Amino acid sequence: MPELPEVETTRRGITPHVLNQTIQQVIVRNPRLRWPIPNDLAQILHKQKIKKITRRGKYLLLHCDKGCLIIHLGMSGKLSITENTHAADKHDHCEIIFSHHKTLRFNDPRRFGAILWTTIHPHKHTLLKDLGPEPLLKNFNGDYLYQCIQNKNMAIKQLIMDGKIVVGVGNIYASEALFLAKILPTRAAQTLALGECNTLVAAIKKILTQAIKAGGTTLKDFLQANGKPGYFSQKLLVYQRADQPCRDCGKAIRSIRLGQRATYFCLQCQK
DNA sequence: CGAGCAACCTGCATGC
DNA sequence: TGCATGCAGGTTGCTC
Repeated sequence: MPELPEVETTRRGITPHVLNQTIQQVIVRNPRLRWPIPNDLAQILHKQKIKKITRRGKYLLLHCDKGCLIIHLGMSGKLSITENTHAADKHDHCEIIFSHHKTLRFNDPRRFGAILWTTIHPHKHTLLKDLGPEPLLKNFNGDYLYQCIQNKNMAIKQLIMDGKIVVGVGNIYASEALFLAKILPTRAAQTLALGECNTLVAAIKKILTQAIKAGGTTLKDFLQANGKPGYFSQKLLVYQRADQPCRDCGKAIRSIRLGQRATYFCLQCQK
C-alpha cells in the first residue's frame, strides 16, 4: 500500500502529536506481523520519550531515549492518532498510549507490516543496512542510475523498484515515473542511455514530490494520520487506467503483468 | 551471483 | 445467496 509519499505523509501527520511525548503504556493485541512484535515491547517502551521521527525509504523510525522503534506499513498498514479513550478497531494490532492522552494506533489488515525495536543505529539494522539512496536526495542522480543499469538485463521498472538501487519507488509511482520519462517499463535496464537515466531520475523526483504535496495516493484504504485520504489518485496518469485514453496522445493505456505486478503504460508515448 | 516466483495475510470485486 | 477465483500499495527468502 504505502509507498514513500504515503509513509512521508504519515510521518508528517503523526510528528506533532508524538514528538517529545512520553510513552505511558503499550498494548499489543496481535504480535503476528511480518515479523513478530517483540513480546517485551511494552516494558521496553515504558516511560521512554520520542525524541525524533525520521524516515528511511518506507521505514518510519521513532527514535526513543534507549533505542529506536522501526515501523513498516507493509501493504495495508496505517498509523493514526486518537484520544486514548478510543475503542480499538478491527486490525488495530498495537497501540502506543502517551501520557498526554493521545494514542498512536497501528492498524494493518494484511499484517505485512512490522514493528521492531533496535538499540543499534537503525540504519545499521539488517533490514535497512543495504538500502539504496533516498530518491529525493542529490546522491540519487542520472550518473548513479546509469552506473546501476550496467549489465542489468532486467526490466527498468523492476530495477527502479529494487530497494538496493533506490528506496521508496513502489508499484504506483514506478509506472507513473516511467510514463513521465517516456520510457517503456519493459525496456531492458542496460539499454537506457545516460540522458534517459537523467530524465527518469528527474521524473521519479517529480512524481514523488508532487505525491507528497498531495498527501499521498489513496487507492482504496490509505488514510493520512488525520484520517483524510490522499489526493494524488486524482492525478495518476497511467496507474489503474487500463483501456482509458492516454492524457497526452489519447491512445488506450495498456496493462500487463511484469514480475507479478500490474504495470501500466502508453505504447505510443513511451519508447 | 542473478532471475523468477512463492510466501506471508485479509478484504474486496467478479463470475458462476 | 454461496462459493471459488483473482487481485491488491511490499519485501524476504526460497529454488534454479
